[in-house]
Amino acid sequence: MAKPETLNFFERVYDVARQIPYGKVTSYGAIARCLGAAKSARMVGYAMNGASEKEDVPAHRVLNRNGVLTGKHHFPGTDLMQQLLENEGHIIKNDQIQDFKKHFWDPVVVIGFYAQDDQ
DNA sequence: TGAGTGACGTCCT
DNA sequence: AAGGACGCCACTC
Repeated sequence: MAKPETLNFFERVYDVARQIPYGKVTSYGAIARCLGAAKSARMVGYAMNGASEKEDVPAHRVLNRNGVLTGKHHFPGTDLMQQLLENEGHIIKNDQIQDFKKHFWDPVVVIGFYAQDDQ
């Protein structure tokens, strides 16, 4: 096991994403930081790439720090991601969530104080 | 084998 | 404050 944590990283990302409550959204960085890899936010997005196939993982509830639907292009159709979010009661304008911070869901709520800085 | 890319974010200038 | 550079690391060419 050269890098067991790396493998868990994807698993954790999926696990956290699954726990995102209905009508809530979070950011890649929040998840990454929650896992103790604040600088690996990119990997979270990459993990989501494969998660989009998993219905158990609502990747559409994961947005970037600005609350913009950065990965909407990766969803089938054209505005599926936006449609899904709107279906959950979100308001999207110009590919950006309105009141993002208001509907923001912090994964730490479920993980707890497990969050730790990279060191 | 090496270089490039990417659903991001933080740090430095 | 604003913009540029770097880091992360799996995957593709």
